[in-house]
Amino acid sequence: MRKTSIKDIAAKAKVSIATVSYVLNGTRNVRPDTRHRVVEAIKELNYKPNDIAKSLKLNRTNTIGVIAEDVTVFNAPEIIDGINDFGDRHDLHILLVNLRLNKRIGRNFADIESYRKYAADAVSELLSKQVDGIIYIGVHTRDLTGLIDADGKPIVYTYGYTRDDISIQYNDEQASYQAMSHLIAKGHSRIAIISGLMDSIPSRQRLNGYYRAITDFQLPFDPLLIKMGDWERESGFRLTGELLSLPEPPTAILSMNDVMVVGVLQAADERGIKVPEQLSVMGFDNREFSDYLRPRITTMELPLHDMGYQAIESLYNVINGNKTEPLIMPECRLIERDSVAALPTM
Amino acid sequence: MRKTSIKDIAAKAKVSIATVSYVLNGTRNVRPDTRHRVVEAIKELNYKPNDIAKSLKLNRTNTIGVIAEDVTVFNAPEIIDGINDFGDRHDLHILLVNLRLNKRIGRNFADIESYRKYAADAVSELLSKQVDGIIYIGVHTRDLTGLIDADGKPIVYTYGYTRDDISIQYNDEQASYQAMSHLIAKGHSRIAIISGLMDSIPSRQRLNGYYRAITDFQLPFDPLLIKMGDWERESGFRLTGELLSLPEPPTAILSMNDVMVVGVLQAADERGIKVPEQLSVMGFDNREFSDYLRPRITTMELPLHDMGYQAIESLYNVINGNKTEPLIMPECRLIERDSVAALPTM
DNA sequence: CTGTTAGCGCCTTCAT
DNA sequence: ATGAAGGCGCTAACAG
Repeated sequence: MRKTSIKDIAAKAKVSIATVSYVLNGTRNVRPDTRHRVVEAIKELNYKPNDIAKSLKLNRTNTIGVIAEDVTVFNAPEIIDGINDFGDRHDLHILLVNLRLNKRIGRNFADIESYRKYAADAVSELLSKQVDGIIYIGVHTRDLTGLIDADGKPIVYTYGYTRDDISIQYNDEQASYQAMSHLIAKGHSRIAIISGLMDSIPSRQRLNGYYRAITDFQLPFDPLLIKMGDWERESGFRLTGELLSLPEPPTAILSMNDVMVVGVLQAADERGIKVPEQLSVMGFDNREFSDYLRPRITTMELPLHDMGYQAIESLYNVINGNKTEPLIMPECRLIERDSVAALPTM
Repeated sequence: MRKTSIKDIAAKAKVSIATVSYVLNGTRNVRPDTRHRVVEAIKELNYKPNDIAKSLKLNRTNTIGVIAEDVTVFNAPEIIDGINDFGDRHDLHILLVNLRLNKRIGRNFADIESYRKYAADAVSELLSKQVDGIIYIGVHTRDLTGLIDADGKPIVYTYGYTRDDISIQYNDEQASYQAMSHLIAKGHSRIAIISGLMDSIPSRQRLNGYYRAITDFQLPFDPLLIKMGDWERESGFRLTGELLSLPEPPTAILSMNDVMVVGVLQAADERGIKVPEQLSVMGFDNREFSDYLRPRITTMELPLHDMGYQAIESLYNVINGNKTEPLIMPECRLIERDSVAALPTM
């Protein structure tokens, strides 16, 4: 048997289908007793409105397409959680497309052509589904200009950006400045930094924060303390080796992610250098494992939830033509644990 | 201006809308030259079919509703990835609902009432959206009977089950049997096990695997070596303390998840007991951090991707009325790292 | 306050 | 091989 529709309700309640629609949406005043009859009929027949029909009519699906470059990457779930948070409050649904980039092309992000087709298919799929807007979640922050043609649909990027579209980022410079401030407050002045890949905006901005802190706090600047890593554990290991071999090694290392911290710890351990007693270490990301390593890692937590929340909030605003002031950029948060020690004042 | 529709194509190609539909779907033979005209028109107008209208007509959305109890829990992303894998191959789309249980109710899963409403809302939302079927991803495996009324829509559970519905699990007993076999092959015979919460099916089944291995390999059975944990790090720590205080302590510990291993390691470290030289340790889950701890943890990897894949595959089969033999239960895989040492043979 | 009706974009039966 | 037309379930003029 067919699913019960507005028509069945109308028949049962002895009203027109228009009236049913009115009580359903509250778009018109309806006499209490007729409303009652309708409500009863709805209950008895266990009626569920058909959003598909509604969407067709209204040309509006209340659905946001979310394209994740890879849901298994650590930033994705928490960003999606933020999207859901806002979505729940505003009756927005989420159509999720997972590009599965890690499994399909590995880390070869430089070659846009290798995944252009996946992205284009995703967009086309979402457009056919008539989503009201699109959110794109990158695996790491980079310029995505020209990857996607959203055909006029509102789109916002997070963990990525283009020249023309809205994108949500967090304040990288502030984050590394804050990390540095923490280290400096603990008495450190020879502070090394291990960066991520330098083609990445976050790496550069965090380096800016580092420079600014050095300047503001009038620390001696030593280029030997600046090391270019690649986000991977091995680079943390190798570069820490170099740092510790310096004639005058640093007393603290700021690593631009927690994964490289694993390498830092290992390098220190192999040289019999105790963390944090002889070497303080800070990371970025507040990955789950930061709390499991020994010592537990002091790190900067990323505002992933907020980024997701803001991404969909911005999208919602442009979809509805709301004029709103720009949202304030989310900031990282210092998570103090055990990998930073105060330097004895001399 | 209105979006271009099938009607515009028909006008431009000087055919009827029916013909356009035919070439779009290949449902009828169309003379090559008319087909050509249609295809050209589609290109020129950059036409994208409207799946909403199609769905309304066909009463089929090619969309699967996925209800995740919490996408930020470690099992969810990889399961979703498996769902996407199959979905991509069969043109199935994913409408994702995130119950956000961790943030909303914490770990209070025993009290179904506290989240029944969230689940009901999710289902109702998906039914209105006319999904063709539903997948429910739990946070941990338990009986969910009576939580959800899917109103006749096909539904399959993973990381959870009900009395009546399809559910996808992996082979827990086999997994712990295999883990035990590995330990035994390395020469261990006094092997302790730290379980998860005992209200959990996986805990019980893994214990079965433990017993079966003990029996099959004719190891002495010592109830003192069986400890009931609660999946959390602290219980791993505390119970390892108890185990190491035994008059005759175990030479190996099998922990039912990697998180408790963190506690195991810590307890051993505090007593100056070297892992794996003096104590071998194995975990479950192959969490990312298992590779970051020192020593790197040997563990059983969960077939999460396969579970997601099988979940949607089963769903797809019931939706399409395919008669198929039941899928074979996915199995865990041993990941050998550095936390297990061979016992010197005496 | 309530009913009638056109039409959203598409598929498909029926006719030619 | 192609076209005409009805209808999926719903909303919103418009009419009364």
